Amino acid sequence: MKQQKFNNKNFQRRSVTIKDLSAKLNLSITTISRALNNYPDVGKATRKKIIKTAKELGYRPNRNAQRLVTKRTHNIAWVQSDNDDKFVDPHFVEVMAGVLRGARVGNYDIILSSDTKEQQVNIYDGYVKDNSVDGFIVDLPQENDERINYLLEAGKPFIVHSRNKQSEQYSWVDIDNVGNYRKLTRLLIANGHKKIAFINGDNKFTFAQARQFGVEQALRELDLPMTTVKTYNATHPMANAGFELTKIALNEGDISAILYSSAFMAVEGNAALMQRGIKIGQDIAVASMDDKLNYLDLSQYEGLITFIRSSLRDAGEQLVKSLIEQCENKSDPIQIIIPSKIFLAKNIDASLLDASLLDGLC
Amino acid sequence: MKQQKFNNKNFQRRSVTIKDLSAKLNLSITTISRALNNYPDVGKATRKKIIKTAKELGYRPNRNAQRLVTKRTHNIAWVQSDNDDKFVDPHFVEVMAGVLRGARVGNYDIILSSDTKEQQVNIYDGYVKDNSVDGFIVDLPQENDERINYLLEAGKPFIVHSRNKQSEQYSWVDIDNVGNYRKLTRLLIANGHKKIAFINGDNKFTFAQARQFGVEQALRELDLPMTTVKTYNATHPMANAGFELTKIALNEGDISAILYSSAFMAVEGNAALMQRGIKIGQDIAVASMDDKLNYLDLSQYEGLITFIRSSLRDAGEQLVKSLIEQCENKSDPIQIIIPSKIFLAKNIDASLLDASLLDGLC
DNA sequence: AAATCTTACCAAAACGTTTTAGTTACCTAA
DNA sequence: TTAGGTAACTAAAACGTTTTGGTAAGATTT
Repeated sequence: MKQQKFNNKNFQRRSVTIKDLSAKLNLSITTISRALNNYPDVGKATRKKIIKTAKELGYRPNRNAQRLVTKRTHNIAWVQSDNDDKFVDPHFVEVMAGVLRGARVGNYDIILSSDTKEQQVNIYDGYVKDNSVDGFIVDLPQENDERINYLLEAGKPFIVHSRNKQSEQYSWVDIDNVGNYRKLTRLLIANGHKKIAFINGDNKFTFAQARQFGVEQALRELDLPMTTVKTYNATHPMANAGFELTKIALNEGDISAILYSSAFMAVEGNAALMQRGIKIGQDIAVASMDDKLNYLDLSQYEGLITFIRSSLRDAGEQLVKSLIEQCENKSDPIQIIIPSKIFLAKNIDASLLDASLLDGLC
Repeated sequence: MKQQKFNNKNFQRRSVTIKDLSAKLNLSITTISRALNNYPDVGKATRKKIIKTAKELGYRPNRNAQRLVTKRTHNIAWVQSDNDDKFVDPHFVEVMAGVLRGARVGNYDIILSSDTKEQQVNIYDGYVKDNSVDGFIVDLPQENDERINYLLEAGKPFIVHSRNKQSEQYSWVDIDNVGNYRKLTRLLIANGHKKIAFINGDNKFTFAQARQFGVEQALRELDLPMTTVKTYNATHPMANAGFELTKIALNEGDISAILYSSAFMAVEGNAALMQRGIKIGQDIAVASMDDKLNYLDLSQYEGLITFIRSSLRDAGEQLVKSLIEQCENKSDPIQIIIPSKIFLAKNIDASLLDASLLDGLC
């Protein structure tokens, strides 16, 4: 064999192929392939020898050749919206961290891309038609979500983080938004609050709708008027929504408690409260859902805000795991609720707490 | 043509192939391919007809077949560390947003994955050997970075966000860390500060080393003792480093200014300052580099902290653009400095400011 | 001894493209 | 009229796998 001389700049080393192995071992390509893919019709010693030299030569099957013939890519697409700032939402990164871990474990790759307003479904359609991926992860669904509609119609495996009304038709991983906000509402009411502001997310997203529903359910159960809780929805391009909406809420009524939809909004809201000299845990009760997020320092709110937490990383990991399961075994839709845990604010008098409310739900 | 009935669950629609076009148009596969790839030896009318029916049938060339024969994947890999919390660093997401936009424009896909401590280079080697990608993006290099060493050795195109001592050998996109921290240091000193604390990042990363060097360079230029600035390095597993290091700095000396390495650390540090009743812009001067980051609300520091900002999204976009250029044209290494802009704190007396310092650098 | 089974291997087709090396028909120049 | 050129097309090979449908030889059963 002739030694080849490379100048570092432009050389591309030719990969070792199955033919190289075949030549070196004097075995057919078939046998090599079947040995490496654990077929039973390969002699024990032969298989051993093949695996050994494959490792020695650094053989890695060409994924594109494999994909071409097997029609399986071991790729999962995640298309993220580039329209607004959803993308740089720290919740997204937490989920993504879980997704990548799940993908590594399951030996899949994640193809991450961003869309534009003009071409959303086009990107999905492209991936389907050009055989780039086996399945999709869809985040932050809306009611009548065109991505979901497309994927159902196309018959491609996909899984949704969160869910909408069509949820029985597809796989999803979600939290119990309804239950958690029902619970937080009942908790605040059990503590004697009669006027509550609910600073919610953008109502176009189903998670915000579900939370709203949970709040209303609590009121219905307690036979309280819907006006007990007034909801303020962030509309998406609104920066610093927690701050702005808290200001509005404070102007509009004599509330004694605020329910937030995220820790970020709660922290932003605190700035509005401080401007009025209102102190959380002293002058007002605050509750929210949110995972513990890196780089959002909540130490100063420790024990002052009631939180229901749920691991976004776990959600991410479950998303891929279930999607892979679905891709490989063509299983029925898999639907998972990630458990949540409540962390009570210490400033809430325990005697006011209806403990029975806390059972079974979180 | 027979209508096919699908039950929504398990069907996978067969993709339209070039053969289908060939059959429908009574033209050879070759002609179809050459028409769609803009070869000149196709009749004008023929090409038009081909493009039309390709669109009608929704034909998308099978990427895996293309990749197999062309040996080009149009894929770029970004391997992110899953060891610590680098991953959920909001700076990362900003860069990623830019990367995805650049990839979309350049018609490339980003394969995002995470590694473990045990297998770093293995993942890169895998992608190289199994023909998954055309090139790599490497983030947060260290001195003598094994990923960089591997990729140089393997002769695969890659680009580094930030750079190390081998920087003339490869492509990178970076900011002028040395210049910016030299400038901030001179600015503080021009304002009469004689004892400065520098709360820097983890010194294993070259960006932190460069910033340290910039600070020292300023001191050398001004013939000041190195002890004028005392540096405190975050070591990575240290949570809330800005807070902890600020506390230590305050204990150790009578500083009148603090230089931070990120806005996050500055915000964390403010908690330590507040505990002592020290007010930024009144009792102490504070300066830092950082992009404006979503979900980090700096409104309360408006005008109180001097910032040098540089767009991380632009950096991300440049990373892919340059990498694609390199992949497609086998060009020499491309090296780009993203410009920075200074935002002076108003509490710094303009008369103390040596304006000549600001020229040319930012 | 013949028939059957089992073990260990393999040739060739297939996946869907791109690319090489043509061919054919028509046009132009001498 | 013929040689050369050009425009428009194409057959076949190649990329590197997996999979189908074998075969040959030895072991086992009848």
